[in-house]
Amino acid sequence: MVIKNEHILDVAAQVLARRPDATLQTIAESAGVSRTTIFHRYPTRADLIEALAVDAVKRIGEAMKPVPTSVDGDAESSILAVTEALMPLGARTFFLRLHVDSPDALDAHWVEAATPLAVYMATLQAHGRLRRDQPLRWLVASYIGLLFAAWDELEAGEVGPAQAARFITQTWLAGAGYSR
Amino acid sequence: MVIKNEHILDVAAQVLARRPDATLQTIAESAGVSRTTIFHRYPTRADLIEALAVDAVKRIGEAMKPVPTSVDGDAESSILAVTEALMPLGARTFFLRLHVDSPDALDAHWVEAATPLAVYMATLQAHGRLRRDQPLRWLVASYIGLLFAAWDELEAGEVGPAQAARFITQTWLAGAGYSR
DNA sequence: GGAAATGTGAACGGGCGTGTTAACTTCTGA
DNA sequence: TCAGAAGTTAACACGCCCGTTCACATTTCC
Repeated sequence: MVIKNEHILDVAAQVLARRPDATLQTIAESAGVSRTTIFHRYPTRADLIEALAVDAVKRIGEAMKPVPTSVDGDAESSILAVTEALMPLGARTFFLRLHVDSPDALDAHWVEAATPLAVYMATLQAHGRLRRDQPLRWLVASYIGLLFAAWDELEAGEVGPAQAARFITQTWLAGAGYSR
Repeated sequence: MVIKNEHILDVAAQVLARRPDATLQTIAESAGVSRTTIFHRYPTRADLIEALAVDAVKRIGEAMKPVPTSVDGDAESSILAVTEALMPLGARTFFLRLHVDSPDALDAHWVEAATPLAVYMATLQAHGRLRRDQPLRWLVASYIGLLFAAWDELEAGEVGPAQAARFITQTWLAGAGYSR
């Protein structure tokens, strides 16, 4: 049976998000694959990690598609759409947070991936539709913080993805002083 | 020179928060201490981790002191006071998040430590001063999420502790629909 | 059906962190 | 001042994970 890289990365992200020091053996078993097979695809542990990081950034980037470029329209539904797209990416991003070597590199990844959202928020703020007594940086950071919180709840099975996305959107918009 | 356990735990938390797989050697060096000394205090790595976990929970518990027990008075200043007390505990708590073995155990720790705050929030909500279309659990989770976000910013040197605490308080209160 | 690609299982060497011990030095306090 | 506590340096064994290889099975595709 042919094994997809996608599947390996999927499982690896899952496992590594929970246990950053998980063994390659463990990852292989979780993926129902031989350790040697992983070795064939990713000769070194670092290679696997890097592939995961790249993949995570790519997926986050894709999830950013619903972000509007103009301030016209309903911010509420836009933010909700992005958030829903981000919900399935919990494990990938937890992993990103934990495994990218230097904090700088991590920041670089996130910044790159989250730029569209940050730009949109900046525009909203510039139009006076988000509070101005907090820096843009915090508006973005708080959104990400809420994301992580929701992912925790999701993993704990306390909420479903749709509900989690709603909570994030509601809390963040109100917290950021959104006005239409 | 006599070396305080406190100092070792402090540095260990700092180092382990950044790099969960940091070597005992590294921790010892960072603390300006011999690896053997650490061994004398904490015979096993797990012992050190546990000590750190216990310590973190204790500190968080102490930081909860400003939490009111009644709904009278100004929630804004109460929450702000708690948040300010929590700000110096970033490393200890990041560590807690990353190192406690089972997620259940981690939850147990947090739940134990954060109970006073959760109880207070429940009271506010019961009095209709926080939004009721979100479960208490999310109100607590979102606060913690904002904490982590602020800690990140703090570590990045983007804000000072006082300002960070203000941001959290503002964002969370508004997000949770606080009304006086 | 058979060749080529893909996956598996077993095995091994090497590196590295941990746990542990012992002998030596420095600090502390009576 | 002196005894004992506290800390250090050095060393060793053990275990474990990783990188690597290779022979064998299985799937894929012509």
